[in-house]
Order: sequence, then C-alpha cells, then structure tokens
Amino acid sequence: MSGATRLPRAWFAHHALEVAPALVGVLLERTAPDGTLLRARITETEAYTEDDPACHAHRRRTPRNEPLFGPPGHAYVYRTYGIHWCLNVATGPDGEAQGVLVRAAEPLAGLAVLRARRGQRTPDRDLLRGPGRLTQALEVHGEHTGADLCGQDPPVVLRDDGARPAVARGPRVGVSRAADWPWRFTAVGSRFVSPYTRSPRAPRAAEGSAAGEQPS
DNA sequence: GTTGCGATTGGCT
DNA sequence: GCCAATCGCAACC
Repeated sequence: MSGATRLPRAWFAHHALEVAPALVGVLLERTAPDGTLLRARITETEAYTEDDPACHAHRRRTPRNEPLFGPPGHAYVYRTYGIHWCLNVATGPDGEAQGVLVRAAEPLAGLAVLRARRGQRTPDRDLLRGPGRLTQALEVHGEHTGADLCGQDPPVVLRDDGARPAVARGPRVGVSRAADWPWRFTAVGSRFVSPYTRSPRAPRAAEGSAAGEQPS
C-alpha cells in the first residue's frame, strides 16, 4: 500500500453528496498505541448538510456542531444514544455545514488489535460494520472532534490507493427525519456494510402525495 | 431548571 | 423481531 496518497484538504472541499460516494473505497488508517498499523477500506458513508433536517447543524450553529461549519477535512465526532461515538469528516467550503458520516469499513490490517477491542469472538465482518463499532475498534472518540485529518499527525489518516469500487445509493440508516433521502452510499456487493434499517420514529412515506420530498 | 430524545448496539424472545 | 442501555444536547418551561 505504499502507493497510496493522503487525501488533501481540497479533496473534501466539495459538496457532501460528492464526497460521500468518493469516500467509499478510501483507506482509513490509525496507529495503535503499541505501534500496530490499523488499516481498513471504507464501505459505507452518509451525507449530511445544513439544509438537511437530519443534520445536527440544521437548526443552528452550536459549540457541538462547530466542526461541521469549519474548514473541510476536519473530524466531527459526536456521541449518540449516550453510548456510541460516530465519526464524520467535514466537507464543503469553510462556513458551510456539511459532513460525511463514516458508517462502516472492511478491516485489512491490525485485525488482532481490532478484535481485542471489540471482543475476541467478534467475526471479522462485524469488526467495523456500523458507525459505533468502527469508532470503538479504532478508538476514535470525543477528544478527536475538530481534529484536522489533513494536517500533521492526525488521529486518523485517509488515503487513496486507486481502488474504485462500484457504489450504490439508497436511504440513510436510522434517521427519523428526511428518512427517505437517498444520501447513503455503499460498496456494491460488500459484506462489510450494515443492513438498511429505517428509524421506528420515521414517518411512513406518504404515498402519492407531495409530502415525500426527495432531493436528488 | 427540567425534559425528551437520538446519524446504535447487543442481548433476549 | 423487540427492547433496554445511557447521557449530552437542545428545546421548552
């Protein structure tokens, strides 16, 4: 993997709907405290923007969602359900709230470390399949929010090794608002992708009415 | 100051 | 398939 190049900040300066599918297939690297290199290939992402009711920055700018408004290439890590951390990368121009949630990845290196953190009996398939599992295995947490992933010594490194998997598009997982917007991107045929689940709180799509607005 | 709830997961029926 | 766990945030009083 020595030919893999780090993604420059400009790579993230585009709209979340462009960056999200492009991130599928990108390498995610993190160095464990003992020096072990942890490497995975992203298999699933979701896009979020300020205009999007499901986005944390939809209502207003707050200390919590500040990284989403900041310059692209920075991490936005938040806690959900009081238990899990979720990793996003800010995209779009500085001042505009956009981001891409990294939902799942296929583990490639450092499996023993990942397994130690996730449970020795965890199947390889489940090591990084899901946003909460991924952050647990990679030890990404709240202290990393705001970190510049394109800067020096970032907690997580993103690289392009030229892989260009086919990408499918569909509705996002678990969101209660804008549940039908097809802003989730997955690697076609990958086993390391979470199954689609609709939020129990999401209103059922109104059939044949104008209520079901779905931006492209 | 209080309350309701979520971009999830894992365990149990 | 159903449901509890668990807590920071933001809406509301």
